[in-house]
Amino acid sequence: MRMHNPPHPGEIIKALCLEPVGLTVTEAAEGLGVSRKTLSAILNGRSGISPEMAVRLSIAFNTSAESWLSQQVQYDLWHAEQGRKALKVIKLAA
Amino acid sequence: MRMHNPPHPGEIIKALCLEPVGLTVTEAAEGLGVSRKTLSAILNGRSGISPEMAVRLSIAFNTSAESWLSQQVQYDLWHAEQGRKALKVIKLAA
DNA sequence: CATTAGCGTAACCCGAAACGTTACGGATTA
DNA sequence: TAATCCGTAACGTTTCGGGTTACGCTAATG
Repeated sequence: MRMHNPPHPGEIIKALCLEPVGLTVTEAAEGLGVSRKTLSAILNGRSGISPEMAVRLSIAFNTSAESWLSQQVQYDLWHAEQGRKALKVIKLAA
Repeated sequence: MRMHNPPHPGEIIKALCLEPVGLTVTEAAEGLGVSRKTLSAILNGRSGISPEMAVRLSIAFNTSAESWLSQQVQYDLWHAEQGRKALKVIKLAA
């Protein structure tokens, strides 16, 4: 289990995609083809990156959709691991 | 973009976890702590692997939760890429 | 042959999450 | 002051994971 709470991908988007280019949340949302609210929720960690959003990011910023989704997986998984002990699961294999 | 439709992770679960040990769907579902329907849906590609389910799999089969979720990401992403051209996205960076 | 176990899945309910629109208040800037 | 930009609350829609119940099919077994 990873030790530290990984940052939500929204922070990375803000730091790596918006700020360097001086993009406004409103401008970026329009470019991505989503509402300002949707992008704002992601940037502030209140929504995750959906597969479709990952593709949008890959087009707009010429990046890898997989890398965005992978970061989201790390984030989701870390939180799921926090509840590991609460799950009633029986070991079925060595 | 990946060329071929990646298999849904359920096929891998069936082939790598259930069949080698001779586990029935019912037994595996009980061990995982989910309903038979839920596991059946995953095995037959009608549901994805949620973060929580990935943790359950990692406990029951002593595997990596991350690997299960990564496979799910590959699968989801491939399907999301299929609709890439339908997205109205403007390039915001080189 | 009749019974049982295992399986897929349809019908129905619930809750969570992504996304949209509208609208408000606060902060910053022209 | 007026115009932007932003976060976010409130509302609705859609999708999806998950549970329960129940049905029909198939294969194995008494």
